[in-house]
Amino acid sequence: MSPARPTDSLPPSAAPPAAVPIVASAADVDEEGLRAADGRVPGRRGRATRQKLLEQTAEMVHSTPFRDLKVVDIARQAGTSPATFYQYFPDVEAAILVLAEEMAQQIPELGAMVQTRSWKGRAGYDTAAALVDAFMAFWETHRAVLRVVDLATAEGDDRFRKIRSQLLNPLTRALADAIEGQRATSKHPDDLDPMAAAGVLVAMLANVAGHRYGFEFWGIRTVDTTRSMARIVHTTVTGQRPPTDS
Amino acid sequence: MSPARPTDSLPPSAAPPAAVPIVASAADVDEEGLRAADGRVPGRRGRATRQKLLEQTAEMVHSTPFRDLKVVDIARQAGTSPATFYQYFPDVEAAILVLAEEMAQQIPELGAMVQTRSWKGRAGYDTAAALVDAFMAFWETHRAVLRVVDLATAEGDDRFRKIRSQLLNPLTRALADAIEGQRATSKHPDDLDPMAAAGVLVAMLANVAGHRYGFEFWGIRTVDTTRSMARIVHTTVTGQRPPTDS
DNA sequence: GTCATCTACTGACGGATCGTCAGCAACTTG
DNA sequence: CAAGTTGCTGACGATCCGTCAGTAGATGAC
Repeated sequence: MSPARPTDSLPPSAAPPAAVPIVASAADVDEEGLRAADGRVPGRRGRATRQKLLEQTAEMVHSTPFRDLKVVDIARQAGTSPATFYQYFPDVEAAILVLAEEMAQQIPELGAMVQTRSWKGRAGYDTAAALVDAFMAFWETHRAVLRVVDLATAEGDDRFRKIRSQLLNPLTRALADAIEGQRATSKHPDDLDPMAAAGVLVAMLANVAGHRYGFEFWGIRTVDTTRSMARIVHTTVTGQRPPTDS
Repeated sequence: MSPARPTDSLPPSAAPPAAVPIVASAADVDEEGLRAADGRVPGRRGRATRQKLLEQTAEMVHSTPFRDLKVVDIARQAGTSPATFYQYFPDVEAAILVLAEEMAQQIPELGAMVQTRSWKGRAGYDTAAALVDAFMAFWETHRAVLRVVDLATAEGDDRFRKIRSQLLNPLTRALADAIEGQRATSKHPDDLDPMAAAGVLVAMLANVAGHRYGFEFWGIRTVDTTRSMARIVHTTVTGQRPPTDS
């Protein structure tokens, strides 16, 4: 490990290469843009290289087990060198983190679906089913990155734990709101905690989506799985039994 | 993912409630005992050393992030050398795998609970609640090893994927049987697939148990979480709303 | 065009970890 | 105690990581 560095604000870049103060600011993203490892602001060419590296990472994360992702491979495949990679990202995780952040921005749509759509009667079940489908589709689209998120979170990487929260929380809160909103019209037990119920639902969705292929391996059809989840979501949110014919 | 598998469609569990025999035929376990890396059969002293190594692994897996578990540390801490470790285990995972297998033998109790207890009326809810509690307790007791199992499975390690199945399958099948058994007395929809529903329930239990700490971090009480899950389990198995007062 | 001064890139290296193997130590047996 | 078997480990080659000094490329002034 490197010794602790004095966190110093970057002086104008006019210093000779003799004593280069390496300032690794909290994130590598500045107010207005990003910084390379040496603190300089990348220009056109630099950003193009960074982007190329990102795309290559995105591609290789699909085809390679996470633990086998080597910086060397990504860099070489992108037509550059490992040292260049480290110019823009402290490690492979950091690159994937950027991909995860881009992905996270698409999540609120799911929450909106929960808030916008009706939860009454038959339409309520349709909402539940649509949510489950959308969730599964989302997970499928981003499965490579999401697997790394799960993995890194389980390994205790706080950067990914944070992203995971950003991902799942909007949906959890939306569901909790929906449940709370049903307190009036439906008869939920008094001791029901909406956030707990919502969290459980999201945990279910996330784990099933993540192990989708495990289910299929056991001969369980995805249709049946999603239908089961839709019913559970519907019942948990509304407190009503789902319509029987569907 | 994996190439298309011959999906031998699981016959709708008309199978008898036969107990699942746990055949723990791992690679390094012979018909009569174990073999060291060089093929020799360990004697008294050798097995003692192996055991010591195992215990040390079990201890360190609790205190150290999985990825930071070094063979050197385990070996030195156990008062021996890295080379000796490799005499008995091909890698750290292999040692943990043994721990996981020991753990897996305790699981059928949960399945038995599902099969033995009543699912009718109030007692049915109690069964669900007891199952959830037992599951959470099990996960808590073995959380260190289970986290590695989840982790290694996510990383694509087949040895652990297998163990994970051995762990979750008995319970899933037991739940599926219970659901199937309710077809007569209760009014489940015709298109309900018991295995799918059971799989969803187990996925929910596993993920919530695994992220228990995360729930608490968000201020969600474990009591509320378990109650939510108990209700979901009860409703999914019986098709009935749970008793309101509880 | 050439020089000055940036930015961008990389070969090469020190450090760390992994898993192996030849050989020494300890124990058992006759 | 000599021979044979089992158990242990120091030392080593191989591999991967992240850094840094220094080269190459771009840009702009004159």
